[in-house]
Amino acid sequence: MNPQALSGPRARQKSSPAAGKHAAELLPLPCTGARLRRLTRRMTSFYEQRLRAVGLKLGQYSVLVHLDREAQTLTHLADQLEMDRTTLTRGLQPLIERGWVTEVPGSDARQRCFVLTAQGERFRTEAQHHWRDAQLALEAHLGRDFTANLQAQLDQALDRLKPALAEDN
Amino acid sequence: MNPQALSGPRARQKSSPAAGKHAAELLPLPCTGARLRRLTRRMTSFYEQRLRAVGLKLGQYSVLVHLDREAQTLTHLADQLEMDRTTLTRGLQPLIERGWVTEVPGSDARQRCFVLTAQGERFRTEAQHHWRDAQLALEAHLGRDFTANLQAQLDQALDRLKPALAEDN
DNA sequence: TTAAGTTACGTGCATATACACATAAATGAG
DNA sequence: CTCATTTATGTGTATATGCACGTAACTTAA
Repeated sequence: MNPQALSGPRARQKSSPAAGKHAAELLPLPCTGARLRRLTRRMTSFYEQRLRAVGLKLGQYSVLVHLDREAQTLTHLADQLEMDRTTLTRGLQPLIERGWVTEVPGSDARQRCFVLTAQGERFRTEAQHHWRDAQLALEAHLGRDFTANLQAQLDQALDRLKPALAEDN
Repeated sequence: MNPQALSGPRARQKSSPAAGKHAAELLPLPCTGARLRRLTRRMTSFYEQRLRAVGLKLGQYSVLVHLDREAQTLTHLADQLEMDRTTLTRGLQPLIERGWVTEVPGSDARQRCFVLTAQGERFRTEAQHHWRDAQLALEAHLGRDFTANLQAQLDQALDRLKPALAEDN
């Protein structure tokens, strides 16, 4: 029950009596970014527990949902998903290997265009059911209102943070 | 100005006139997890633009801040940071290589204990200044109240999501 | 048409993330 | 003391993330 019962370099208990007042402002986590990342780890884990039934990572599911039977450019897809182009390049690989996505020729020889295969379309539908279960479970767990609020906050933050990226480029 | 002016497999404009009503409920992003991940990407980028001056990734900074001159077990550190043990194992490597962290022997031959070196302590202080700039810039960008609210939301979500992990194990 | 500039992409690298296995050390029951 | 169990950690594998570079294809000005 006490996995931290060490003897040597002790398992740090922030036990020093007086410590905690002055240090408070320099202590670990008032970092918004770190907390966000921490929550992302947990939340991702939450979803992936449910998506494991269909062998999907949350990121793969997101990509799948942004695809359909109409060809889309790599860059365009990356823009939609607001993720790095090179991340997507690699992220598409497993989806292609499993036969859910195919590359089709584009008019411009430079671009790579992707579409959902018939099989991919069927699979996506199946995956969506699992995703939905996960989403509902999350809402049940956090509370419906809470989730809606969180969503709104995230969207607003996303919106306000958008200009910061284009600012210095 | 129009990077999506493609001719072949067109650049998807969600242009189909009638489409968008019925599909609304199955469309892309009402996924809380996906939005969270998206925001994390942007936010991380925001911080790392400022931390680049000291050559730190946000994750490395987080680890650094959780270390000090008292030895800590790998598992204990991972618990504090609420991250996977194996992720931390690898994440500590660069910090050790740069001389900011050292491994010290523990009473238990199984465990690996880590401490900040003198150099690491000085560096951490320097890094904290840059982190602080980033945090203040973020608050300025999002708004102070907004950031505080977001923090609170994240903390609450973190808290409510905690039991979900221990539930089925 | 040709040279310069722009665009769409790939690859190498370093880190982040976590699951499944495998192992050595410590502990506890007999 | 010995064996079964528990604990602390490492490694392999797969994916995620994004920066710096490098290249081929398209566009445009001359």
